[in-house]
Amino acid sequence: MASRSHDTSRLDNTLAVIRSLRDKGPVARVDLGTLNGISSATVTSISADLLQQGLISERPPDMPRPNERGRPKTLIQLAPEAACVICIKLSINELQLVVGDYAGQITHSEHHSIDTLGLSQEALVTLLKDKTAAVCDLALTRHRRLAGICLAVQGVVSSHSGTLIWSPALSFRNAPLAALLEAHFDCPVLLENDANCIASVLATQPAYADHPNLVVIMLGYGIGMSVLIDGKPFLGANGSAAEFGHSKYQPGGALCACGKRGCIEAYISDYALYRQASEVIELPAGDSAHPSESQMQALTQLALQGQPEAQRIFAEAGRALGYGLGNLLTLFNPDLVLITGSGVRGYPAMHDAMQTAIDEALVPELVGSTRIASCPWDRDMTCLGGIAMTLQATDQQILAG
Amino acid sequence: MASRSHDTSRLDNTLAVIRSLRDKGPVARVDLGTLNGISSATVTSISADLLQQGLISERPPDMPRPNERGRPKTLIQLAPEAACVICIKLSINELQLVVGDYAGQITHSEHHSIDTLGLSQEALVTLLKDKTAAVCDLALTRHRRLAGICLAVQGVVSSHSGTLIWSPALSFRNAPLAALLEAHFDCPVLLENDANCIASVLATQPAYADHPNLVVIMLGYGIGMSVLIDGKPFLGANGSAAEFGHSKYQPGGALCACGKRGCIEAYISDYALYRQASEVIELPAGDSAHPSESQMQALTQLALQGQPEAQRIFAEAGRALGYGLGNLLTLFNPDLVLITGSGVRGYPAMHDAMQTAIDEALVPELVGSTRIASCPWDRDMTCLGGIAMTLQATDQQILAG
DNA sequence: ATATTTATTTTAGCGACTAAATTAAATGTC
DNA sequence: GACATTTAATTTAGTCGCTAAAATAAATAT
Repeated sequence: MASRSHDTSRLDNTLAVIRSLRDKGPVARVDLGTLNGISSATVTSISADLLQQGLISERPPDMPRPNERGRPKTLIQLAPEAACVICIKLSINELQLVVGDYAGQITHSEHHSIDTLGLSQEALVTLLKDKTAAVCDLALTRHRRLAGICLAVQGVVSSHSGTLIWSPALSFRNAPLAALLEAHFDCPVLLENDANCIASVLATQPAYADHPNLVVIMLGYGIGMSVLIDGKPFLGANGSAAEFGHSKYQPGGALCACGKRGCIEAYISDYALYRQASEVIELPAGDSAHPSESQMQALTQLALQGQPEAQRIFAEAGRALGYGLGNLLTLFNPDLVLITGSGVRGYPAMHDAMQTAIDEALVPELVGSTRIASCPWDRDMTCLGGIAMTLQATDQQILAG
Repeated sequence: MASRSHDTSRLDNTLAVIRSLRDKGPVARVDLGTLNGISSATVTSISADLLQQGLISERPPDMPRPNERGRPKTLIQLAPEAACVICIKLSINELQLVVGDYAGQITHSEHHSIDTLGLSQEALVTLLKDKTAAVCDLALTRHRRLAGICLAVQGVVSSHSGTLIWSPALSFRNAPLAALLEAHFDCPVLLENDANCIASVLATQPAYADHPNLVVIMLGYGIGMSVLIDGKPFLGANGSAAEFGHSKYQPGGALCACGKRGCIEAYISDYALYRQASEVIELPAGDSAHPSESQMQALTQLALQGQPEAQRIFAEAGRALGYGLGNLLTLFNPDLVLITGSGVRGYPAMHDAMQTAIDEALVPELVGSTRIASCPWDRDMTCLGGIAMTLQATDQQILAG
């Protein structure tokens, strides 16, 4: 209801400049002006402030002179050392810690194998504190300050309250992890869903930049989803992300890790595929309830190479996926659906059945113009997104000094 | 990407003042200041402009003097005659035309019985033009200008493009109705989904004002839905509203009016209930594919009074509704779901089965704190919402003169 | 050496806001 | 009934942030 009390355009424009620099790398003042719809006089004024604060630096353009007349551009760029953020990615049996600089680039990354399901809440918090403190010490030798920490987890989180509601990687629920970490580090701690992190990265990529309403589906051990509306993650009432994996495919159907029956996840997640396959095919030994990357690789290979039982299982998964996407298109009507995650390796074996299921479920008028595509998977993407979100969230504080 | 090029706060604040006056009725300048977070000096300046344009008027407070000291407030109010909008509600076999004044109040309303399904696109457009022109002549005797026209229809519309994609009231599809009407009236024409209109009204009601993420489900001949995110209707990529009624309950299930099988609408809409009931119960004669209000009243009475077959049918509808709501909660996670529409009369007979279905489908953690409630139905509500949306959309033009 | 081109900075001025001072219009008090 | 008090609305003075235009800077072209 209440609009802002006075002109906030200086702050808005300053943040816009910082974000342009982060997205595009070094840019000249004129270009920052046209990019953000402000005069270059204003950019001069803003960049003078930022230079004085040590948040940006000037540098000559890369190319010596590509044959153009006129005064050469002076590029300005974010000073990487001005701040850093730490992103902690928590997934099943693995912890990844990454340091990002003020420009959003990864400057350090480490992986730890952890029995996440065996941890109590206290043990997890202690572990996170210790690992983070060590990384923080390292990071502060190269950066002026720690701007924020992002905990990116698979599962359902309430970002507003910083509470982890449920994660397949953990055996406890409803943990106020952000507050517990904030108590030990003198900076904001964000708790984010991993799919939202990835979606935030994809949305900035030029290939998808013209699709402001974007849905990202992550296939893997669980099924993640993120919905971006006008480029911003859609969070429900309590700040928890939309949970595509637990929308229903078959009332009373297959058992899901969440305890209910018929969830889409119970048909297309790694554990669901492996569970079905291990009943009918000879597969590498291992914990079939938590199949490893190599176990899944083996199974996927069979399906892609035409093993009939495996093909059938992946086709059924494709049907469930298509059915769920049908509901998703009906309800959200996005421009683009991107399917990614480690499970995207099996997507070719699901594709045809998926498309058939969508065609069965929807009249063409309702499908609208939504494009469905897959997208290769990179294990650092989550942390890149977490870094981007954390910087975005803390830019104003960094600016304030 | 591009932020505004310079300070737009005067326009923003002026619009905020106008909207406050429309929402709250006459308000004093001081109160407009605190309400919108601006100084009263600014309100003085803004209201002087508006007075000069004849968009507002001053008046002494209602109560002569309730025993307070100090200079009495001078209330300012929107001048009803400053402009008007026309809202045309198109539903199955009925056309309603309503005139709203600049303050958002209904000043004229008329209903016409029309065989909507028998109309060609040309016939409909001619009809709309004629009826609207007549109402417009009347309205312009009392208002300085026609600010806009809103066509509120049941069905799927693309608001951005002003195209009607599909409506149960019409036998043709993909009609650019907004453009066709705009060609004959010298004002903007909005095409809106009826559920979005209603949701916009409900969202401003004090009882629901603290639920910015609101889902409204309309039960009736068809099933409508509107999702408000931060108080604004969520439109998908092409501007068409989310279609709850055509999300799926049973793959390959009952036949829906859209031509596909298993849609929720095929279980809980008026025609679905009546179709099932007429097979097993003796019911008033009539077109069972398009049951009238009185036919539905009769059927609903049976269910509410305990007739076993009717009860069973409504309970099954409740199950389908609950199942659909489960997916909705999983995906949108709203603060509040309001169930309304003419079909809400049968809600008590659906409620228990609905609740059971939700409990079966969702783990409590995922349900979050969403409240589900029903809400009495008023046939003028759609037009009130259409008027409000049209005024909101045209306020800036009215201001420009 | 000078003209041209393009980038950046400086200057001058404008629009919009706020805080504080002033004016307006009541009620209370003695 | 005169004067103090209270609250509302307006006026005044001053600040902030932006832009357009002018000035300056730094290159290439002739």
